[in-house]
Amino acid sequence: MARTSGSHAKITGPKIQEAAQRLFARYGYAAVSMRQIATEVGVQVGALYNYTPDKQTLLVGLMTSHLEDLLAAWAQEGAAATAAARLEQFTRFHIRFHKERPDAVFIAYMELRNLTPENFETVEVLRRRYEGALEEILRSGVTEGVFAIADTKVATMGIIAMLTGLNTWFREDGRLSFDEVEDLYWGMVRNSVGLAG
Amino acid sequence: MARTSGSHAKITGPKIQEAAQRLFARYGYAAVSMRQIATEVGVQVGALYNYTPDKQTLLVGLMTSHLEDLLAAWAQEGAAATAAARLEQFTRFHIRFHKERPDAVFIAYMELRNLTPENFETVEVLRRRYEGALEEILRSGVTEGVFAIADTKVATMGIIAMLTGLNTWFREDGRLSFDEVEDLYWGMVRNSVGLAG
DNA sequence: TAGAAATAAGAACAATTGTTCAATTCCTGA
DNA sequence: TCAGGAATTGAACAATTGTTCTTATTTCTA
Repeated sequence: MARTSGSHAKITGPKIQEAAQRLFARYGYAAVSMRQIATEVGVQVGALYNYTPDKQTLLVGLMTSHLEDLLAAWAQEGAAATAAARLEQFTRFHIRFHKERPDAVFIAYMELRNLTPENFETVEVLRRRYEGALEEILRSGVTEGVFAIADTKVATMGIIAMLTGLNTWFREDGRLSFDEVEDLYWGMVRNSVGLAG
Repeated sequence: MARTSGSHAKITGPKIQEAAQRLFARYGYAAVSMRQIATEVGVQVGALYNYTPDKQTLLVGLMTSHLEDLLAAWAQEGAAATAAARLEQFTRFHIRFHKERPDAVFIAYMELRNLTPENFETVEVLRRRYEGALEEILRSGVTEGVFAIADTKVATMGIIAMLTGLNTWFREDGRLSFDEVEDLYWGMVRNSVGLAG
């Protein structure tokens, strides 16, 4: 029977994912060798292959689990009553969730080109599902007559790009606190859908 | 004396840059070998080193020339009279310029981590200069009293991220024409700074 | 047209790549 | 306590990496 406690596997497995995530984000998937990952974990190269069939699977695993975490976390937020409230909820949720996982976010956006077509499609389905959540909010706001949006699909892409872009420049020791920036971004999103302050 | 015409160098040099740009954008800097570039150009590996001291210089050259082109092209646009007009001008300029150079844009954003610290700083100076152009517009609009912006630096980053994000999803054969999308993006930018339609 | 410079070819270098595999160590359930 | 499977090691594989260098070919200038 498989060992269920005291085994190093319970420790090594997650350690490999964490090391791969950190290294892929810092240097890029193609630039990181399996030996670098092994060294980071404190293990020899061969041992990695008890946990992943190959390097590509390691990458796609990081991406899908990130996106699944994202969808699960959003699903757990109870839907607010009005479209305006849901948009604020989505904005703040998105910013906070992404801020906590810069490496995973970076990989999920930057390493798409290193995926096989099938793996790419798997990841894209998850991403589109998340985008769909925002678009649904925008559409309901238009229906309610509170949002002035010419095209909800385009607005979805614009808003998500704006929000995710925060990760590229925000620094904890910068001029503004994260809470201040969060408020500023919500203000921009609110404006962009024509919502009165 | 150096040959000034009839030389293959006049052809090979640009060809190397084009091949590198195309391949780096598609597969990533680290994933592309000098031999792949040479093959694309129709030349042997060794010949590349008559045009670049190393692979890294090839990369940083693509980035800086892209950003210098961007700054030069923006400088050539005559400044419109009002802040609102200049913001529209910037928005449409940015979208069009970036749409024409997807590979260069992709590289300039994705391969920053593969730069040495000095090269990184060189590139960042250029990028900040471009961001400064937008921020100046936003500040003058606040001064004129026509923009409602809480923080011009944050708004600058938000707007640029939104606009640049267009490159990740727009397809020529999609639901909307480029001109339509351009108008939609200008509408979102106009809203986001609190400008009346 | 000769000489010089520019350009290219093609082999060579040591280092590193992802992956495999037999041997070994370790731990657990009985 | 011991058998057996899980986990790991460490060496090995062929392929590929960026770069250098010598040699050969082109092409311009004088």
